Amino acid sequence: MARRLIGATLERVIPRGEPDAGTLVSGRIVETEAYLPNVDPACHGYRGPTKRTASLFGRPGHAYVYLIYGVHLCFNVVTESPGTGAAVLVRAIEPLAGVDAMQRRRSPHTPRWALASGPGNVCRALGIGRECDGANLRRGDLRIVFPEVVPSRIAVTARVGLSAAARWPLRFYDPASRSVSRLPARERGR
DNA sequence: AGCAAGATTAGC
DNA sequence: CTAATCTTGCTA
Repeated sequence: MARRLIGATLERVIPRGEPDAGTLVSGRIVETEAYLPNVDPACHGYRGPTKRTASLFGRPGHAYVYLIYGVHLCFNVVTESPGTGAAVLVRAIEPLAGVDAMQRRRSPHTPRWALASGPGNVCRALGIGRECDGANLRRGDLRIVFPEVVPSRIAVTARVGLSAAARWPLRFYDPASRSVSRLPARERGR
């Protein structure tokens, strides 16, 4: 699933009451990480459900949004059947629609390609908040649309920032996209 | 009850 | 390199 999400579009229609209400903000997913069921010590579901991970153990195709480091939000797509607890983290998207609205949620000086580079930035740029936790991603304000054409090449590396299962090759990205976070210097700027 | 670490990021 | 500061799990 993490692999299949590369090239898909993540889109949100900003709801009433928020800045830029009614605006479509969207981007092409260029970086994901898989968190596996049952066997993955880095997965939030590894030690069973908690209050925070309720939606992770809910229905596949729904959102799991949580706060990390007490500061940033991370957006995930639940991948397994209810009660299992596994997901894909969306780490970066390349802005498509609503660039001005994204710009306003970041800073006016953030370069376009960097608006949603990094998992915390994805949530900030699209205005994804904790109220999105558990949202159905097939219908509603927040959606994922799969592409007709899949990317020709997808790079696979270890996941970012882990101590447990640190070397498992579960991070996927489009090496042609500048919006990927933490690209090795070797691959940057092509 | 107290504490350390964590799927991060912007700013010294 | 550090602060910011929420949630969880481990130790006492």
